Amino acid sequence: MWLPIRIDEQRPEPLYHQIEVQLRGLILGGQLKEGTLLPSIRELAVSLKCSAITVRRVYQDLENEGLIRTRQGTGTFVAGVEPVARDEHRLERLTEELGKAIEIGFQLQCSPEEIETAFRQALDRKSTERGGDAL
Amino acid sequence: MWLPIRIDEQRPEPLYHQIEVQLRGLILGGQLKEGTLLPSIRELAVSLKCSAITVRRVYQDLENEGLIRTRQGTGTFVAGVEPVARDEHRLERLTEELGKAIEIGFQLQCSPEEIETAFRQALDRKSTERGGDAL
Amino acid sequence: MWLPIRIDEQRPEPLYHQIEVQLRGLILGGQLKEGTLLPSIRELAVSLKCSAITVRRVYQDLENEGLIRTRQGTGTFVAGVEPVARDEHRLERLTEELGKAIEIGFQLQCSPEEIETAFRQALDRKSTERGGDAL
Amino acid sequence: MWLPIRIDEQRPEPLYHQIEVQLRGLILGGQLKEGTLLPSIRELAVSLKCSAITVRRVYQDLENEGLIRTRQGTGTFVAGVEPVARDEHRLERLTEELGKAIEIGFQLQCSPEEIETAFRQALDRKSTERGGDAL
DNA sequence: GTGGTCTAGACCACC
DNA sequence: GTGGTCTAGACCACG
Repeated sequence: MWLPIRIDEQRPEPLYHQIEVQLRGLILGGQLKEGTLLPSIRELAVSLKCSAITVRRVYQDLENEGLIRTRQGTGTFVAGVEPVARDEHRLERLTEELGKAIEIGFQLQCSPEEIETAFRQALDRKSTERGGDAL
Repeated sequence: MWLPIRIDEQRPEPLYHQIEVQLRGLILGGQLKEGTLLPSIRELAVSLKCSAITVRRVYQDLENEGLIRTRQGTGTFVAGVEPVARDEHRLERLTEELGKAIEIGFQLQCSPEEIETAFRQALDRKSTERGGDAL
Repeated sequence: MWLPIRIDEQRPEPLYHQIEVQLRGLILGGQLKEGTLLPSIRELAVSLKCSAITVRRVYQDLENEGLIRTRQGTGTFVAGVEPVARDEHRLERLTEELGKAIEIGFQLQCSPEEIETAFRQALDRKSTERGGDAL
Repeated sequence: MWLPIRIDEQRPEPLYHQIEVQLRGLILGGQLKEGTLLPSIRELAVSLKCSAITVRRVYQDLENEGLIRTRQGTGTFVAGVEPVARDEHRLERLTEELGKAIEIGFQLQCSPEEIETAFRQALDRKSTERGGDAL
């Protein structure tokens, strides 16, 4: 079992957070279907070259969110996600993040037009970056 | 001397960071002109109900960025910001923040169209919120 | 982990500055190679007999300069310094310091010849002092 | 009575220190002869656009050094300086400053040759700068 | 264990 | 009055 998760040491972001975001994306995005057996904590820790305690935290957080389930002695599985709940979760989260960025723009005295221009620029840039990724 | 800065205890974000963002916004946004005498460290600390050391850190960070200048025994002043540099700085910063939000969207498997929809929603919401602010 | 840093209580110079200068010297001088794990804040504070906050400030300043990198929960590491940048930095810094001293000389109405004589004297003195150091 | 003293607001150096260095230079350099009446504290404060308390400190420090003398109700005068003491003072001070700079060079792992090169460069640069000054 | 933030209060240097 | 440094100790987040 292997997961397409990458850690970027350069970012100031905590390790556990980077992993959570990516694993959550894989589940909410549908790449990992309900019932899929995830790698063990130790396994994933080794493959990500990080501490087991960090992976443990990731699994625990996602279990609290109801995205995965742990069964004693068996392993950790992807839980079922209702498609509707999935879409809600995604859009809510996204709108929240965009809202933060927009607020910063307003604080810098940007007009809504400037913000929209910047948005188009950022979206284009990220789209091409993403297109170039090896998936 | 009084500054329109508000602290939100609820946010997990560090105190000093909240203050920095807002004060930086006031300077880069042009509300505080070059040469303006800022409130003393102790004064601002009292009005924000936080420690003088926290305010000191804010002033020091902004001085390192070249936005303000301090002289012992005299006080802290707004440094000159070249209008061009200001505009560059603003758009650069804004695009960066929007980029972060967009990246999170992609990680959640959102399509560019969904992201754009969310952006319009967030922009509308923040615009009306802002319209209601007392300026 | 131990660092050859000494604090001179007598000097009017701030503690944090003395430590910064010496640690910066160790990194730019090449004694501390890229990736080296520095002593923890608390550890260094004990060994220098100063407050942890003072050491923290040193580490933070050097991180702002890009000389070291810190990760929460992990520790503080020496960042990569490009050899060319290092040499440039060194000579630039040195010339700057010598310039300050020379300017003081001129203000005291010393002739260039007198300054040169004083320089030879100072260089000889420091060279022999240095030769006597335990390295 | 007017003195060729300039204050540079940009420098982090304390005001009183900038003034002291320049006034001391004028006396030790012989531009101000023994017995010369200096401007009053208030006069000098106005012409330098600084606080009278700052000028007071300058006069007091220089009086402690024996370079000037104050006579109640009469004013402040330049004291006599023995030519030998003058030369000693100057060279001692200069050698000390150069020593500091050299020490920094050694800490950066510069060889004596590199230090000498940097010295020549700095001396040339400062000499030409000085040549261009309006005196 | 590590670093990151924050406090309250001291003492100093400067104007 | 101002800013600048330093301490001792608390609490949190991370690995």
